[in-house]
Amino acid sequence: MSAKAKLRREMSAGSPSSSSLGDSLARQVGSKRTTPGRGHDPELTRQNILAVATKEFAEKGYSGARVDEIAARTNTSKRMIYYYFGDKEGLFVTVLEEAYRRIRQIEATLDLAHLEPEDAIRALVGFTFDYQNSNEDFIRLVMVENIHQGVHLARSRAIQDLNVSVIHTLRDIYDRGVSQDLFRKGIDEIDLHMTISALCFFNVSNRATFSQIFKRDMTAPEMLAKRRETVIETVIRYLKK
Amino acid sequence: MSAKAKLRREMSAGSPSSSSLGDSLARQVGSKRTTPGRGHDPELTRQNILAVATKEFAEKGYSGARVDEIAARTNTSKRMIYYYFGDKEGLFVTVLEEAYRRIRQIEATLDLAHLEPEDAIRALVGFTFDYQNSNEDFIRLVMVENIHQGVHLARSRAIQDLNVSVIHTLRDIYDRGVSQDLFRKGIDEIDLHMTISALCFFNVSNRATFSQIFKRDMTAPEMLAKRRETVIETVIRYLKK
DNA sequence: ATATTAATGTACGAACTAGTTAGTTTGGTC
DNA sequence: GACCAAACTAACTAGTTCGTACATTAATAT
Repeated sequence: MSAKAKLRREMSAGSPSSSSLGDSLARQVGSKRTTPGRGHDPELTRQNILAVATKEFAEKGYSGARVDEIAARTNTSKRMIYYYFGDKEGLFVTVLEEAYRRIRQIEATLDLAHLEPEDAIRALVGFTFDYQNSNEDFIRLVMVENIHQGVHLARSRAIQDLNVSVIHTLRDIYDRGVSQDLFRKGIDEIDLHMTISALCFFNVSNRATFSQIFKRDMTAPEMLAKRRETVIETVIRYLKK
Repeated sequence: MSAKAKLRREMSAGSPSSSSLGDSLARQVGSKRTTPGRGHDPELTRQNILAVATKEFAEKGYSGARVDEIAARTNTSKRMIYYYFGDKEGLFVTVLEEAYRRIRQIEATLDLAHLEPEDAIRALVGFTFDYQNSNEDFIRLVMVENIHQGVHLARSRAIQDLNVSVIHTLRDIYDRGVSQDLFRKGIDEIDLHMTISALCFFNVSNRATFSQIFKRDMTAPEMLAKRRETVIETVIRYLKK
């Protein structure tokens, strides 16, 4: 029996809410089966490949990632990677797309409109910090894409649309802050977004070199909490009158 | 005649101050010949390899860089890379070491002690911003090293020592600021350094994705000048009472 | 039942890639 | 001018890596 068949069996047999739900995405994706009872399950196969590929690309970069290695960790074969994604680049683009989609999707549910401007900023920055810190894969994929001059992102219309919404949210909060005479005038929202991104991103992206040079474990909870406060405080102080 | 021999000839013949000084480092390094008149010039060869390798690693990442490609762009042969640097990793470690050495060396000449605390911070942040923006290679090498979890940096005692001095400079300025009642108490200097680094680094490291998503040319002079001001202002506002 | 299409597995190959082998050139020394 | 060590080269090797040709199985429509 193939590994794929084994996975199928595990999913159809046993309790409906799988006990292995806590397992890594790479081993079993959370998506519901599109067509229960089918021997062939394209969506499951696709998701399984994507989950494994995300790990591999985030860990080793685009050039360092090996298609054979991804295939080996999959419940299916290398042939399926080429069947669904065309080539290594197509696979990477999809991985990147999905990663962006995930963060923007959660971000969209934040509902900051009902908060006071300062609290809204605190919430947004706090969320960004937390999300990026607990989703190192996303950060690393973005780093990898930047090393490659954004050539893959350029090929994906989808990603570009996704990201503009953040700016609208930010603009809304900022405008309210200005009209309440809390925030300074003349601040550009993209500039502000950049400041927030920079402060949150660096913490994860430069973990390795920074912690080695300054002997600090940047993943330690106390460290993280302190840094989180600093980042929020920095942004607030930049905005306030 | 070999390419190497050609280069030698170009350097020994002609005017003493070479007219090709403006050429890329990759084609001719600035170092003086250690042993004038020799057909073999080890230091020149070494520097030539390093200059080419710096470009290649910065451009394509560690795994994406090709030893053969580096060799081809060199005035010497692939064998010499292995002769002087052992292997690909040894070459990368040396490239990284040299890149860190360059920035810290210039940084050390800044002489901020005679400036008022606020001006000193402005000068330091301004310098960091300018240096990082005009030395994209350095930023990219650090990104590459972070993608690889800092394994190469770990092997280099030299780099780690180099970086501690920044913290002392920062501590000195900060302490003066606090005793003059200009800066808030209780700010950790490594935390402060991280904020400065984050704000300056991101501008270069995430250029590709950021500018593509938000349609901004982050290398445009006006853009750069504006961002520079924002970064300095952000740091100052974080420090001030 | 049967034809048709979608999904999948196996095995392989052409091109590439880090590193090496075996030898040559160069300038200085005795 | 014979000899030596450092600097250097061309060609090669062993292993890797992306991608594909070909065969097969499962699902769906008729």
